[in-house]
Amino acid sequence: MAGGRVYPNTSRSGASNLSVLLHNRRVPSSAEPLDTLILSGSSPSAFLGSRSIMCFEDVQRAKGTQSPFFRAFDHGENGDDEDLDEYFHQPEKKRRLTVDQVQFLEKSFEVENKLEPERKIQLAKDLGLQPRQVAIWFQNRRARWKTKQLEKDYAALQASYDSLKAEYNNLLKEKDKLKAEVLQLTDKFLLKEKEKGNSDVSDMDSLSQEPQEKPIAQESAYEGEGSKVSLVVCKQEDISSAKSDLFDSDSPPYTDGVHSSLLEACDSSYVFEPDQSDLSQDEEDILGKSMLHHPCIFPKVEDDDYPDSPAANSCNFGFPVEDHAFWSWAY
DNA sequence: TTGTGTTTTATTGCCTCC
DNA sequence: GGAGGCAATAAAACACAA
Repeated sequence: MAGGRVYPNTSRSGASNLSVLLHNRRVPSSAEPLDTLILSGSSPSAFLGSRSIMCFEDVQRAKGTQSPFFRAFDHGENGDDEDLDEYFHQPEKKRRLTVDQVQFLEKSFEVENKLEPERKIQLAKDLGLQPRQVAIWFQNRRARWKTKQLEKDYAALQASYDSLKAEYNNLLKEKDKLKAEVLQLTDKFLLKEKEKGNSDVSDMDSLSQEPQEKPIAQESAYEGEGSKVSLVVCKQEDISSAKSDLFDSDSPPYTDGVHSSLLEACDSSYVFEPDQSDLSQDEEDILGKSMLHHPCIFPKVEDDDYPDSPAANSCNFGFPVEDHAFWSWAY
């Protein structure tokens, strides 16, 4: 026995044996309200109608008053004193509490799920149970409550997860939509550039010797089908002006929800978080570092000779770096 | 009636607190 | 070190389908 704890039920008193006896003498449960049972001082007739155990005093009183139950038991039904002895010497059995007792305990549990010694004694007295039984009931009840609580918490977490997942999926869809749109615009831009290039060939020949004006973009070349579009690197101030040109016009080109995201992304106070789930660990590392140093959504590229440097690629909205051509086009 | 799954009551061993 | 709480578990009681 752990900690030298004494378990009353393991060495029963005579009163407990009587309890067993009464429990085993089963009769249909009484439907009397619990208040009647308790307020009447746990009258013998009340608990005799149950499967519950009884206080020793109750039993004594019951015997003394020769209640119908004891009269039957002593002289009738099962016959003689041998039967009585048999009952007294039966091994301990579990007894279920009556509905009323359980209801009372439940109400008490609702008030306070912990049991102070005084309350335990009082409850035991009221219900005609042993204090330990009351303690055990509360212990088991707490365990059940905990299990239920865990189930509730789990359900809440599940719901929360489902909702987040749905939101995530929506964001993914929106991302794809935006990506497709960027690609479309890029194609448009490249076509335009190509047409422009063809018509300018003759002009270029004639002007080839003249110094060019400061280019909008250092490099903007279309190398034909299937080839990679070279990165267009813009200086930040150029892009900023492009932004204002593009979005500050009287009639904004994009007013729908999709493009408003772009507008939001252009707000310097808005830090766009790319979908890192699509990135490899290396990419994440690079991204993480660059985002740390360049929280701005635009790459702070000072050296145009290193377009593929982490800094140059850091703020690509999670899109391929080619997509930056869009900004050049927009400008 | 019986087999089986679930619920309830009770025990055990360990742990914490005073 | 004793009292009490908790987790794990046993076992009786109960519910219910076949």
